[in-house]
Amino acid sequence: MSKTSCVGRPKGFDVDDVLEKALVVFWAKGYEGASLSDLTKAMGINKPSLYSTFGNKEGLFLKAVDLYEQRPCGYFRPALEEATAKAVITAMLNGAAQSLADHNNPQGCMLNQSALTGSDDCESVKQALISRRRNHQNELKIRLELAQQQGDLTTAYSAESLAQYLATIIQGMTIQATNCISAAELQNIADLALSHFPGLEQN
Amino acid sequence: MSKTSCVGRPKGFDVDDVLEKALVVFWAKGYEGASLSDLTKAMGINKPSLYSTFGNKEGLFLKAVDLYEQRPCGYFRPALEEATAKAVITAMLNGAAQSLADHNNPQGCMLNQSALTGSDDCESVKQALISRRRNHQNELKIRLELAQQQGDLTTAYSAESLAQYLATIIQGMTIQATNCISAAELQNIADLALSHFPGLEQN
DNA sequence: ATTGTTATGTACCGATCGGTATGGTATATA
DNA sequence: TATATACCATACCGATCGGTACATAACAAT
Repeated sequence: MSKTSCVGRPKGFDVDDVLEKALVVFWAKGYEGASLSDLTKAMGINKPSLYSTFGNKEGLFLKAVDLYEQRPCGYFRPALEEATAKAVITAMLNGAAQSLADHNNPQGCMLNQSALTGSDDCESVKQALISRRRNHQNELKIRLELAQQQGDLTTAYSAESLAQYLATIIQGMTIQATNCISAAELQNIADLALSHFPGLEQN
Repeated sequence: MSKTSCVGRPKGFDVDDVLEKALVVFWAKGYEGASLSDLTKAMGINKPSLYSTFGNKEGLFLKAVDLYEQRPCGYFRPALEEATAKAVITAMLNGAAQSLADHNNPQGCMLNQSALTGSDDCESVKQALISRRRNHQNELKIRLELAQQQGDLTTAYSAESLAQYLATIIQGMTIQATNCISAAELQNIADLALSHFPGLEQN
């Protein structure tokens, strides 16, 4: 639809471009904390353009979350493709530490912090983020199950438990990251977690 | 309780009572997500009563946080007074798991989730919560330093690192708790963390 | 009973919220 | 050039936001 718009006046802005600007605002202020005027100012467009392109505030937010999962949070999927359970978990923890310490981005993790609470109006957004978190955790579980089948991860604990445990640590790191801690501290947490991760303790 | 109010018309409500009602609203919806009408409805009072008693919304919130730290989050301080590092950490993790799984309360932890993001207006509240989290972590650090001096905690890691690591895990649990997971799952995370906690692995 | 003081209920304030109607403007097709 | 189509800017919508003015009601002191 956007690419084949050969009839009528063409858009005066690049859709991907302004979406990235919106992402930064939502990331920093959360879903409800980001107002329409915050968004349009950062995106450099007016409200009617925003609504005709993205539907409404919630639609814009969900598209921004899609983009977030591809870009800044991009350590997740490559980590899943590492060869062994240990390499997967290492890549996850180091990726989270580095990503969260990058001061070119807003602090913390968009999936975890942009709609943890809120008014009744944002219930659907809250649920959408919960669902994304669960999906990530489930993908991790599946990868760890595979590792157990391939013999490079202990079966003393269920893959589900281990995935949930790793997700918990990373989510805890995202809260720590909102406290203005240093990159070194974040990496230290990741190192501690890795060196004591259940099933990988033997080093 | 209202011992000094001997002049003028007496209050038609109990201050501690309505504060507890406000606490629940803030806990569930966050600082900005909780509107004045949400609050007054739950508290059963009108806005002028609220303002004359608590100053403004921020003042009410901060008093609610004070109450939160005494009541639902009350596992923290008793845990600090356990005899050994292992007992302290065990009490922390179990206390968090039980407290977060209690469905009589809103989901999650008020200190972590009620102002993680927000509009520019709530910057001071955000900072206040960051400061409370850091204080808790610091109290824990001091307790672990003592344990190191008393010889019941390894000095292979700094007390600061270990305190930060434990805080991270508990904060991660608070996010997990907003995902409607079961009490058993929460306890399982706590058990895993405890059985693999740096310096306590030997048992 | 009068007076002073404090609390309450109602009605209101300006500002901002998310969202839209409208009218002018720029482009492709014909 | 004529026309249809889509975008842009402005101004506006009802609702709600946090916060307050004001008149009245309930008490203590006198």
